[in-house]
Amino acid sequence: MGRIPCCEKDNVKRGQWTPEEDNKLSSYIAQHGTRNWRLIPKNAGLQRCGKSCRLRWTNYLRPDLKHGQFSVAEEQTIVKLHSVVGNRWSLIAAQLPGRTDNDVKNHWNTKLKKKLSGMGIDPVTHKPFSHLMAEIATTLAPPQVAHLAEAALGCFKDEMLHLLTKKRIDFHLQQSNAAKGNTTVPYVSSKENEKDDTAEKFKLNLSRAIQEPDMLPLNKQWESTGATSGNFAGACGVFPASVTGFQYGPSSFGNEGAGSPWSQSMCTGSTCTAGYQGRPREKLKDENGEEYEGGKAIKNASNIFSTDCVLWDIPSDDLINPIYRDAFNNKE
DNA sequence: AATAAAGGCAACCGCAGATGG
DNA sequence: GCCATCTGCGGTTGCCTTTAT
Repeated sequence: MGRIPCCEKDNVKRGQWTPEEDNKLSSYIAQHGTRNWRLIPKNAGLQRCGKSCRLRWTNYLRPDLKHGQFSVAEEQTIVKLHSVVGNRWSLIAAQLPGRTDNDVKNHWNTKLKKKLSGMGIDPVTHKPFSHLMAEIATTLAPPQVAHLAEAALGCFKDEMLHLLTKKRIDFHLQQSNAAKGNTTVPYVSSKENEKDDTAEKFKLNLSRAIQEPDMLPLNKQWESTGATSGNFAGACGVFPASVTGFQYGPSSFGNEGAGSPWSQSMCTGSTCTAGYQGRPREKLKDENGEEYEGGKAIKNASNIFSTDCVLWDIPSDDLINPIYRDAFNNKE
């Protein structure tokens, strides 16, 4: 005995909406509003489920929606808010006028997550991978560390394998070129060298993070480490040394040019996304050991701001929703 | 030019909270 | 308080487009 379906599944059309259907729905809603979604398709002459109509309206037809590319400022806002509230897409979207939760979610899953991974930052915790490695190393007995570190770095590990495999192929090609007497033109481009350099740095930091658990002090605000070996992102030159406290500054978000850490070259989609999709609403713990629940459990927005394991560099004036603003201002 | 792989996005699914009788 | 229904949300899927080989 489940609950009754929201509509007769046999009689409803599914899949892509046609312009004609869009017109019907838009003009009906313009006249009658959006009360009672179940009745809307029937009254509007649509063979659609009410839920489908609601989705179409909220995610596509609403006149106040923006349809273009996300701006750098919007991306920054998404990343910052995600570091605070996690996958609460509706909360994040509420801070971005004209954007829907679906927009934000899709943009995060297809672009931002990869960009962060490419910068050496875990998109779930928003911490540098090396920092996570150090945390793991301090809390576990040595035999466990390697395995858990591997698991924690699932995305990045795959990328490293990719890079290292490519390096090996490049090496063979270079050797074969050399054997043919072609010694003047290096096979590997400067960008490839950059990648290989990155791979080496990551390898070094990975092993150091495991071997030297106190490399990064815990319970301390992240610092921009510049070229400090402990921070992979810093080692890649992502974060400006002048920045006080770890943050996603314009320098890391605004430059999409050649060699930018934002280029998709750093992380392939399948390897990056698999580990994070379908994340259950598990019990999680913050850095103080306080238990909280992932997913929808947080109902009071102010609670979201009560943990120290998040980034606090969001200017409160940037927050459109007064709930956020108040929570932010009362955080002390 | 053809094909495969990856990316991007719209839409669907199912769960949970809100609401009203 | 209970139940039925509506609504909102986050996760997932599937299809179309773009890019790489």
